[in-house]
Amino acid sequence: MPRTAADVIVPDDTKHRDPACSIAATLEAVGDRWTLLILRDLFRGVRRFEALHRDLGIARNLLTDRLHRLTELGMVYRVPYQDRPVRHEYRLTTKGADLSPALVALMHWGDRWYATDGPPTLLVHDVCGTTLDQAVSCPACDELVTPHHIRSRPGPGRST
Amino acid sequence: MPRTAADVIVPDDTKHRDPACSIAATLEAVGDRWTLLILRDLFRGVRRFEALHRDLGIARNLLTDRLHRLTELGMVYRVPYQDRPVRHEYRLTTKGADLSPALVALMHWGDRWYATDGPPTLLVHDVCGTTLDQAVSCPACDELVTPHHIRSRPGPGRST
DNA sequence: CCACTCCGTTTCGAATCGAAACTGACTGCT
DNA sequence: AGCAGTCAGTTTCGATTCGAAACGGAGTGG
Repeated sequence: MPRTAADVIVPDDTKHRDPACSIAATLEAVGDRWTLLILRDLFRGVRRFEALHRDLGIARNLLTDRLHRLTELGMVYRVPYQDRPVRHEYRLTTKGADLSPALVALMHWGDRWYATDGPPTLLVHDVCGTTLDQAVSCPACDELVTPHHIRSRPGPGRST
Repeated sequence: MPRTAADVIVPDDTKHRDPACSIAATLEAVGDRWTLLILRDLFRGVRRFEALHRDLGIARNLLTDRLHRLTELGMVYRVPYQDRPVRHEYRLTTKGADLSPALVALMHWGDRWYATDGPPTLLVHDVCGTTLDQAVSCPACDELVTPHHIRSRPGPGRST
């Protein structure tokens, strides 16, 4: 049960999508209906426009738009893969690849609550093939932390 | 690779967002512009309609809608907090609370790429106050796994 | 009676989306 | 050369969804 600790200090403004929240900031960048699915595909190695279009069933104009946006945000970059008609494929930058923990977490949740016959996809360690875990942990107590034991505190990034 | 299969005969939905992917399943439930922010607030202890409306700046009709939806999905339940005009607050079920790792991951990404002055919010262990970590790990190798070392495999939940 | 709070619902113009058609550069076949 | 096919977009247009504000209704407090 979260206390009222963090809530009390919140100022009255906080209009839209307050920038003082990194979740909001992230969703601002990536929180639309398609972007995370595009990133998922890029992770899986689906990198070409036509392949993404076919795999996702996304409208082409939206795909164009989202890829441009991801490029501008520095999460994706274009690499030519043929000359004659210069064509590019889309690859993840570090910033883009850095979202993988979030994709993993979303996938785990779907597995747990919607995959009645077991997970449709397993994530495994490339070197040993073992199914991977993800956890929130406390470096001091050296133990796993469940949601109930998580509190939020204002951090250095100004919460005035 | 899905052919044109899906587009042809499907009566209901399932036109896109292939159900063989738990990320897609999760985003189906929670992947709109507001739902994750609402869940974030519920986590932080913001539980009443008016409080959510004020804090998020979301339109009231949408808030109504999202809360109904979350309730139907079993992620949120209503608890009366006063009688005369019976009024309810919204709380997370286990299913809802189970999304916290995803919120944590999204927040970490925002912290890393958008919080120039440091994280606006820190997540700490309630018992010791230490800032929490989140990681993908291999139980066999007993080590942390970076995105590059993650492979996906088809799992038991059918993937044609 | 009047003002005020909380939780919604209704309304309506604006923004966004999706499907399909169209463009355009190029390859490969005959 | 002529025709078909691929890939990556762009344009168009009807349908959906959103957001802001107005409205409703149950109750409190003065």
